[in-house]
Amino acid sequence: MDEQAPWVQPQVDPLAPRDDDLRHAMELLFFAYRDFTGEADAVLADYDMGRAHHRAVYFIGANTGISVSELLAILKITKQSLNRVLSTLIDEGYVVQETDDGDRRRRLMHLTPKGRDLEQLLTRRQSAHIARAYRDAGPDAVEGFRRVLFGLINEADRHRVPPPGAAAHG
Amino acid sequence: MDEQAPWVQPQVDPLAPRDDDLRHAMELLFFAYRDFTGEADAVLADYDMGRAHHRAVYFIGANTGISVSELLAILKITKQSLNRVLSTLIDEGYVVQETDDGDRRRRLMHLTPKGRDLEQLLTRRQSAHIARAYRDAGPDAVEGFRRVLFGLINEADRHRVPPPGAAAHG
DNA sequence: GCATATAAGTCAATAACACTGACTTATTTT
DNA sequence: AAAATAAGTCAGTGTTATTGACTTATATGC
Repeated sequence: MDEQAPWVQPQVDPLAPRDDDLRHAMELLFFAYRDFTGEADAVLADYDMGRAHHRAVYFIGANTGISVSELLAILKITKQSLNRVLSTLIDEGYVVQETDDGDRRRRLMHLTPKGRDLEQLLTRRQSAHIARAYRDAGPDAVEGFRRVLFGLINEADRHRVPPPGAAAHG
Repeated sequence: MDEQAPWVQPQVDPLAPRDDDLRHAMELLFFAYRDFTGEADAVLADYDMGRAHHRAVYFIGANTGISVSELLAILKITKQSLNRVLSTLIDEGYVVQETDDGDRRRRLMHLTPKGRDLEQLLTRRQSAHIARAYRDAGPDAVEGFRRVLFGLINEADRHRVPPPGAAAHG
């Protein structure tokens, strides 16, 4: 990371990000995501669960009444991959499914109180992790962080998060 | 994501990030990282490789002469997990190891021209992805993005990336 | 020189998480 | 009635990761 590779050519367009700026971004993303996700791992291990369980519990909690296919669209995994995780969560009483009145093919899911407790337990460490980074960086940096991350999300999925500027931060 | 859960209590400290701001951050990280890493997957499949190969090739390319244990410290995986990936990369001529003159226990690694080509092929899509987000967000947002992500990295590993403010962006 | 520590590599067994493809059932839509 | 959709299931597979034990080579401290 300390080396400046001698073959890196300067970009023609002076407004375009430089090659090493982009590499810097990739490394930041890698290390930050690695350490962010690592926060919940110890708790998950106590429950004999993995990150897939956490993601499912999180997004069911954040989208009460979500259907199976909507959850699949968020996680971008296959039905089979989700099913193993979801079966466990339902069997152990973290998640319940109820048939949709309007369309009886659909199974709408929500967390039980037990599931809510687990979700909060898992999220607490990650919240503290992010809150510290937010405080250290300051509100203007937070807005920039949001803008760039929003731009990294595929356009088809940007509707799933609030657009930059919409979130209150004061 | 559209719901405001009625039980969310306002924070006592008005400077502390709000609970839903922190959830927003987690979702941004999840979606952005998911789509960022997804960029290289199609290329990797053509080479019968996975993300672990990409990570190894990337960090060997970015740290020419890195030792095995240094690479393990960056990736935070076990020696066994790395070994399978590394063996493939060495067997197929993407990476070479050379004994360190100063300490003959150490095996210093670097990419071959073939490895450099692969690394650039994999990185190209991700670079374009990030460059677009950087351009859309603007230079001030980029600086904020860097500051927050830097703060998300465990303190023990922050020396692996340039600190905020050190990177040129103009 | 000898004991200890370190760097790397290897073996065996296991698990989490993901995949493909095919198929069934129930329900809704056309 | 036919087609489409939502959910669930089955069998088989692959990548990435784990733990624990072990070997080999080399370096370092005393």
